[in-house]
Amino acid sequence: MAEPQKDLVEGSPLVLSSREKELIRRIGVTVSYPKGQIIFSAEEVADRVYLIEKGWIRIYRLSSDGREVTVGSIRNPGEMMGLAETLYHGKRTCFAGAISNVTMVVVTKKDFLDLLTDEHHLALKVTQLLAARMREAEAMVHELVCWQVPSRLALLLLKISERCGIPDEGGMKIKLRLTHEDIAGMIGTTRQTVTSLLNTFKREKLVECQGREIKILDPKKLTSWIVE
Amino acid sequence: MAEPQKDLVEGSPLVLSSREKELIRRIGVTVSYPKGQIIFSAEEVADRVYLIEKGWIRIYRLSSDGREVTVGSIRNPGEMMGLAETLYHGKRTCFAGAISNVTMVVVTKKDFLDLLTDEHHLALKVTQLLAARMREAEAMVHELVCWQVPSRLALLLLKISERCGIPDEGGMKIKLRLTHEDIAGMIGTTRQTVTSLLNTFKREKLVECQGREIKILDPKKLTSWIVE
DNA sequence: ACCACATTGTCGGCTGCCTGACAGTGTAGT
DNA sequence: ACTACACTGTCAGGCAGCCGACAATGTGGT
Repeated sequence: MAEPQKDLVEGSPLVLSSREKELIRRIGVTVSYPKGQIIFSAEEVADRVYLIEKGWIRIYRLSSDGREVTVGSIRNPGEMMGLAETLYHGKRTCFAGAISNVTMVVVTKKDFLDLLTDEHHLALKVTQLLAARMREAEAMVHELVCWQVPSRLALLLLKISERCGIPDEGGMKIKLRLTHEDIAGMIGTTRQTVTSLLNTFKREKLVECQGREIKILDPKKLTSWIVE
Repeated sequence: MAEPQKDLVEGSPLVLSSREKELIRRIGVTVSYPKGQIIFSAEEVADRVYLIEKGWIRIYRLSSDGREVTVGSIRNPGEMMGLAETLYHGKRTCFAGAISNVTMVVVTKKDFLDLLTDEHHLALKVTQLLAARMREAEAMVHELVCWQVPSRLALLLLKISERCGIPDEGGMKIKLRLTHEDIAGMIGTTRQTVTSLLNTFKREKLVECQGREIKILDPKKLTSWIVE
């Protein structure tokens, strides 16, 4: 906690180079979906991968009582999605839903595998990408096991602001328009707990909410809420 | 629950072919470690990957209060280990400790990357391997969020018996000699809870313990303890 | 065979967070 | 502009599982 927060957000970006993206665009088809659209569902055959050009997508599972649990993170523009399921088992285990309007390149499994065979460099990059996500998933497991809810919420806010926040007077603005229920599903808690905790953060002037947009005012103090 | 338990244990095997293992042996060095040995530690430079020939290894993180949290699973003979950290960031985030005496092939990062470049097939296999583990990690997150402790323990026992149990009169014997504390660290609970829950399972004749070995007597009934 | 230490068994008290419930407020659609 | 519905705010009650403590038992090392 005292030491620099270097590894606070583990395994973050690792983006594709523009050349790599171009390779994918060349063999794929560009499509657009409106906000709210479900891109793929659990149990479907995983026969394609996606490169997100614009917008954000949430990867989640459905629990038996209908709760949506965000097991991966939110996928940002420039990231790929649907990799693990397509490369490994062939069937989706997650849902992917568009948080905003999105534009993405769709590539069939076959074409993608062919591309990987031709372009070693890209293949290595994809492997690294999975490795980065692997670390992130392991960190998530650790946090769920060892941390209390307030710490997990604080870290989530910091992560999101780092990855998709835009600077705004006095802080970083998060324009994803997530509901408290969405947030609860990302950190393994309930809607009510998120509501009251966010209000605590507001009272302490760590964050500010207007409508469904959250602005991080004091990331440093927010970090101090992270206790193991 | 009613449907066949096909996907109960997600993302499991996916082993290397003997030809693939041979490729790795050819560029690596075979070494042995005694039970209890730490193979690598967090913060170390991740400049090598391992192929386990014999024995079991546990991948875990250390929480600030000293608890060991098993974030990956246990790595079995035939599996590779240290991949994600070596391929991605370059620094270990986990510890790897030998649960039993182990024999493994050690390969330097450079040699391994060269091999991947020469052997496309192996590169793809490694990618698939990471993809499989990715799924497993996501399943773990889901379980931690949605399931109670008894369900998580039941699933763990089933998983372990499936992966490293050996058939024995009346059930599958697990020879890993895990302590209740070890088990607690794998499912995110405390030692005491594991103790009392295991005793409940014993009383119901689902499992049997002799010394530190656990025998799964009734996997079917154990499955029925898994409730969402 | 012995001893020191690690592991298991058990229990009572405590608490963080979930559950359910309901009122107030925002927001999208017609 | 109005309506229906989705989201936020708040609170009381309950409980799963954590924490600490201690005794009993097992186990590895010499």
